[in-house]
Amino acid sequence: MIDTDSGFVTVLARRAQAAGWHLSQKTGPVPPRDLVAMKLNALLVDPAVLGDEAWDYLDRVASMLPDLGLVVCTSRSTVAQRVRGLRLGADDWMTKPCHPEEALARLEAVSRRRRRGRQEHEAAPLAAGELEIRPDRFQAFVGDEALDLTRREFELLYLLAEERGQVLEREQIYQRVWGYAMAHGDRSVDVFVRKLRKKLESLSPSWAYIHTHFGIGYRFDPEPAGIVAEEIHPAPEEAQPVPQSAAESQPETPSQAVHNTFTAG
Amino acid sequence: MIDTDSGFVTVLARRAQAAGWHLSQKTGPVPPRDLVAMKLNALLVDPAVLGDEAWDYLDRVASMLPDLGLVVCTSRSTVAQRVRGLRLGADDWMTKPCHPEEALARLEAVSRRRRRGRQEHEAAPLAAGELEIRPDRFQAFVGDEALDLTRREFELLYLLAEERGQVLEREQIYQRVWGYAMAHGDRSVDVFVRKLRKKLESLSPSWAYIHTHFGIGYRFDPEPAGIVAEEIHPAPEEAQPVPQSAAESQPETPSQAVHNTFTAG
DNA sequence: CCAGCTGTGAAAATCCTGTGAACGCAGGGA
DNA sequence: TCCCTGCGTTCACAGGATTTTCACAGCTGG
Repeated sequence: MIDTDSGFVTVLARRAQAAGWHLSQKTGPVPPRDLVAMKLNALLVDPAVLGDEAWDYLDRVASMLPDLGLVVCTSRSTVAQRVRGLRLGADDWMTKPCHPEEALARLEAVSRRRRRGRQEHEAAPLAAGELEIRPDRFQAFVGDEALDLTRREFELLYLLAEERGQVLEREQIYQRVWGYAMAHGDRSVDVFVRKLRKKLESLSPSWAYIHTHFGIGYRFDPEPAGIVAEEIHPAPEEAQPVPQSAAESQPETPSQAVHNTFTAG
Repeated sequence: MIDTDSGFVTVLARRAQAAGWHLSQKTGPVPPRDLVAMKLNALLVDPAVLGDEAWDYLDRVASMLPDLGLVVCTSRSTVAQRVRGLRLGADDWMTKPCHPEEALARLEAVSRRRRRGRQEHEAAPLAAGELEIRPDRFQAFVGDEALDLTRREFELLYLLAEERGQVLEREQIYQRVWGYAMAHGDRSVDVFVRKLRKKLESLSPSWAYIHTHFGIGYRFDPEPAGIVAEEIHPAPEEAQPVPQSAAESQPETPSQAVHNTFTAG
């Protein structure tokens, strides 16, 4: 909540606490970057506090945190202002004085909507190739061995697996896993895909799971990798002093060739 | 929209149409079952129309269609009523008289959220001739073989196919695919059309898809190519060591002749 | 027959992804 | 409190893939 109207703030805070909410009060604009870290459900803001940059601020918040419930609360406003705010990305616009109970109800409605698209499906284990993805453990298994995924890794894998067969754009992936808009030039998705591939490969080397779509993003689709990793004649110039065990070798298989399977099978 | 206030309804309908919305007007409660079939983005309802069962109706609609944006619009209401409605599942609550522009903005805000969690754009596959264009894969297929399009190629093809039958000017095409104005003398569109034609030809040789309109631009319209590819004397300099089976001939048909079909004046 | 357009092939420029490593931060333990 | 470890983020680089640009040849329309 970003507001300086102490009366309103106090009353609302009391009610919110009574309702079991966690409410954080600010008296000035909070950088969107910090809002991300706060993992809010909704934000109530009085643009009067923001000064000249109110519109700009609303715009930035709405575009950086598309999943945040954004409610504006002004003392007075014109239709044009309200329309502009709502078009900009605000989810609701209230006019003071407003009953705190209604404010809470509107905040609730706004966050409810936010949540709706998401939940419902959690807890559904997914099977893909040799892989079993279990949301109840935040882990993926091959047989009974865990991939030892971190939280982000798991969430990325789960998202991709949920949309199996579909090509997901980086922005979309980032938005849905990280929860806020991807900054231009961010490579996090790529890095995590690499980590996933590495772990997948170590436990399920004969399958290709994550496919790159150049200029777009990634697609999850388990495919027996034998097709590509077939017997290519060993590169002659490569001296291989220690022919390692069959299980761990294939140093010549160009990993790129495996990954860049653009042709959706 | 469920309302009987003809003035409000009329004005709103006009504005909605101007904004390109599809608006359906009802004057009485519509069974939630039917609402499902209508595949609405949002529902605007005046509980006065619903009579005694207003609350019950709102409750049923909200619980049966969790993804529907539900906006209530009353002539007068108490805080308690608004709170109750919002808690019940309504996404917004407006009070008449309200500016139609604001009503639209609120409806828009409500549906916007709904859409966020799901696919940003409609993943409607297009079919054209032997071709199937699938936005979910950013790819086009003939049978089960992919054309192996790059992103730009795909977007160009998709745009043309969306506007099937229409002649699109180069500037227009560039603007919509590249996202910014075309520099004078830029030939990118031509080059990409060539790439598309080449890939289309390789997988679907007996169809002509993209037609040139001299001095204007291009038109997408799948046509069996036999019409134009009539018996032109085989190019003499082309040695044809293996005269292929009768079924598959027309190998030397100058592709250019096929493309420049100025059918539309 | 001319001026202007379009098709073509290839070179040049740009962009994208895989990859390894460094950096910063937070939590746990000593 | 300080150090260690695990994790997520950022960086720079290399190798490719893709896009843009060019020059030229073949059409088009008047």
